[in-house]
Amino acid sequence: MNTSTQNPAQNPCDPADARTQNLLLAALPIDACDRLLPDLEIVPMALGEVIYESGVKQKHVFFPASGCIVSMLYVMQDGASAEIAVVGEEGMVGIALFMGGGTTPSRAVVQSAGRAYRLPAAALMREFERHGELQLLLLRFTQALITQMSQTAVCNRHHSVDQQLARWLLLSLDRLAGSELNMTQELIANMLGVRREGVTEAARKLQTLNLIRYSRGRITVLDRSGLEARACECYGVVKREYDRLLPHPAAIADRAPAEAS
Amino acid sequence: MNTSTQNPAQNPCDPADARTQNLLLAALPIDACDRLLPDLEIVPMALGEVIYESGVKQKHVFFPASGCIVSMLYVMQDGASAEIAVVGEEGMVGIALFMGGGTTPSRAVVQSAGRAYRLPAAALMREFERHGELQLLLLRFTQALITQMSQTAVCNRHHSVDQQLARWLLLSLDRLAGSELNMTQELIANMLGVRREGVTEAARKLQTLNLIRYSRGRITVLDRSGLEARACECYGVVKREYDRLLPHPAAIADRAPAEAS
DNA sequence: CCAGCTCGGTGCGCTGTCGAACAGACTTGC
DNA sequence: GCAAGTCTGTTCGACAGCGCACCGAGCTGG
Repeated sequence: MNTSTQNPAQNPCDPADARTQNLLLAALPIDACDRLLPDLEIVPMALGEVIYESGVKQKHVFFPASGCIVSMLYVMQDGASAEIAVVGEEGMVGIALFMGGGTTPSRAVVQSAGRAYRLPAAALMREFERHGELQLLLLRFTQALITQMSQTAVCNRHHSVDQQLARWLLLSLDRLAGSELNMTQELIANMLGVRREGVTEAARKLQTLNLIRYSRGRITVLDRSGLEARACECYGVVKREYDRLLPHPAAIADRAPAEAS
Repeated sequence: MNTSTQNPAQNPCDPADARTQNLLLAALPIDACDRLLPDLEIVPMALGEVIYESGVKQKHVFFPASGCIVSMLYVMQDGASAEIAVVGEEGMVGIALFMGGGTTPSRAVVQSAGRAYRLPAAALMREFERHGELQLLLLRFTQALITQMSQTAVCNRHHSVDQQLARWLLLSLDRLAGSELNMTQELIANMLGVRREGVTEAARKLQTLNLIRYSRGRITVLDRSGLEARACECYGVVKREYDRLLPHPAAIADRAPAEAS
């Protein structure tokens, strides 16, 4: 949890923090970011909150701040669900807006509470249609997202619950500060589209291997590389594509102090 | 401009036929299409041919002509594979080009032989960066593709081989003229990422229900709506999104005669 | 017309996941 | 401190899909 208040970048009330809290916004040239800032609004993202409903037109897009994760999942007629992708500080929720469809058949749910920078659809489109850096960034992000979806499909087909849990933990971990996740096995089961017992069993194995510690909705990752070794290749494929396609936190770290001064 | 013989759509040598053989090209405004035509080239697409290899930069993009289907699939380290999406006359193969990544971790393979309109990467980008109708069409197509991938992930998670086979046959059928598919069970098994025996078993069931007829690499669909009834909701979700997002063949049928005159 | 190959059909034991039921552990609110 | 609720751990039978082995049917080329 990011609860420090000394650091100005952590102030929860200033939209200008967007420059450091979301990697897409942070990677924008200063003028583009300035054009968006007046319309950016910080909103809290509560665990379980439904950001988009299937087939419903979106009035806003969301840039999750560090530590906030949004899950895109499809809910079937019988109520069963399956996660399609997750989005954290590296991306944006609401790509259907600029892709042209306006809606998707999937639902977006907050999977890890935090904050997000909310932008009205019209403001996003205005900037997108300048065909500048924002468009390039968003398209690259979309391609990364496509890779994640593809790999989810592959993983669902071929890999065991054990492997998928490891992959999922790692994907979540990459989007969080620290090594602790706040989520029940029930929730994870819903995301993976498997039974809760299956997650219990898989988590138990990881625990006996001393890779994680689990207790009532709180997971602590003890051995990250051990977890990577147990995950299927899917995690690596997605990770490498994200690294290749998206701006790195390091690049932002270089920039942020210069702007803050 | 359209130097048509009696039946322009059937002439295999005239790139101008692109206006009727691929729905994306057909939906372009005349000026945009004219700009692309000089660079368009008709190429044969042989069954099994690998159009893109994982991680390899693309020199061309392909607009499949009616009856040609290209499969995007991921091949795992152990050789097992899983299909991520299929593309036919309604789309284009090579979206990574304009999305900005240039490559994808997946492979593109011809799943149903035919022809395609091949366009050099540079020519596509030139037109894409005019930010006109081509860009809009390609982004909408990409969103449709995203839906297909998402639904593949869901289907892989929750549905039986029976249901997936039905979905897959319908998706293929939508991209072919007529009701006959040329593909062995082995091939289908590779696409779905299941055992050949699993496909045999599922196909046998469909055959005893008089929905399809199967014989040595040739499938005839006898009862399309019966097949739809046996498929999972995934097919319907994808179909509706494609109908919603992409230009309809009917719209092209309205246009083509006007241009031919 | 036969040899060789491809493609499809079938049986069998194994494993992973499911569905359901239930017990124990921890947390929270009163 | 206790009751109620939430979360995790475990068990058991059912079953879909897997891997393997094998056969037969149909095409194809010499």
